[in-house]
Amino acid sequence: MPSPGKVAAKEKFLAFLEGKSLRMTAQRMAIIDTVFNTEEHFTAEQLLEWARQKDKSVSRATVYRTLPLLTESGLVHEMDFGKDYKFYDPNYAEHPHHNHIICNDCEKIVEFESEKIERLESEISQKLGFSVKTQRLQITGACEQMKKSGNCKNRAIQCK
Amino acid sequence: MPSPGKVAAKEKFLAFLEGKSLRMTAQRMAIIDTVFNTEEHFTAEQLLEWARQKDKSVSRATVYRTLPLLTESGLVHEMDFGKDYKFYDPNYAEHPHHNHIICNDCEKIVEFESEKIERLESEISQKLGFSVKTQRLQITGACEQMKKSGNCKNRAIQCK
DNA sequence: GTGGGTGCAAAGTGTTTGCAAGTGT
DNA sequence: ACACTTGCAAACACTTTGCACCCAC
Repeated sequence: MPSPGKVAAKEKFLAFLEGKSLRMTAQRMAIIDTVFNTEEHFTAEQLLEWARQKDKSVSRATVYRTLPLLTESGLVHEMDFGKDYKFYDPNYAEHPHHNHIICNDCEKIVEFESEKIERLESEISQKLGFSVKTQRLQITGACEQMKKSGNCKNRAIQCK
Repeated sequence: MPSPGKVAAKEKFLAFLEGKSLRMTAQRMAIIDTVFNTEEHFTAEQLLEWARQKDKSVSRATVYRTLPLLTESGLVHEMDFGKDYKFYDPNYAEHPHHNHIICNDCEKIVEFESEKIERLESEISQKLGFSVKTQRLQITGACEQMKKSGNCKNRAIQCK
């Protein structure tokens, strides 16, 4: 049961495809349905696995060819935490200003928003003559709660 | 002519090797000399090239086997900006609290320090239940000045 | 002498791509 | 029909590793 935001995001993406005169195929639909039906962050490999549950004919190549379309549309956010693979965030359209912390042990990704940090980043970048494109706050260490419970209640806490 | 800080860093690294009962070889010395004689950030490939100017027998494998020792010692900092390759920062011992911003166009890396951001990061991480070991903020963007002049005068500006 | 170190080339890993066959519009 | 899409497998780029030889201690 996708949230209203997800349904809207999916619609936007279909419009994006249409605008580029790209076709709707069974494989693409399986991938898109998957992406806009989850709140979770995922990797290319996970997306492949999930999409294949909907349509066994989905190939790894198609997943990799569809991901750039998703990020180009602005509805999915690509994240690189210095691991071997990239993560993708399907919540970007709904919360475009959030940051991420990834736990080195369990690889859980926690979202948070901080106006202060964002303001400071912009300020400093401007002083340095940069226009910011991406930012990554990387925390290494352990998430106590996740270690104990396997789940973090503070997920997506707001830190203004 | 290495700065006093670099000379000290090299000494520390030699002590680090000694402490682990690791040997000093001509190849390692060439690599170490290179690393602690530059202020610049570099990639594995660049380090190989530079080290080979000192000792032609240095192989790519040895560079890749030495880099983990350098980062493990805490004297060199590994950075991943989402490019295909990693960057290494030899200035970490002298300025352990700095962040980086990299230009997507020219790949120049600028260092900056910000107590405020660091404080906010600690605060937020704690709220999220993380026990922080290290934290780093990595920003990518476009550098207007570098685009125009090929050089950024604001390099290493202080932003308290 | 011996255990760590080295170069080489092959293997790994996540991602991209050439190609021939398939398919939405 | 035509151009876009697909799956497959080979190609890629960076990094790691197995192995036989080498050398610092």
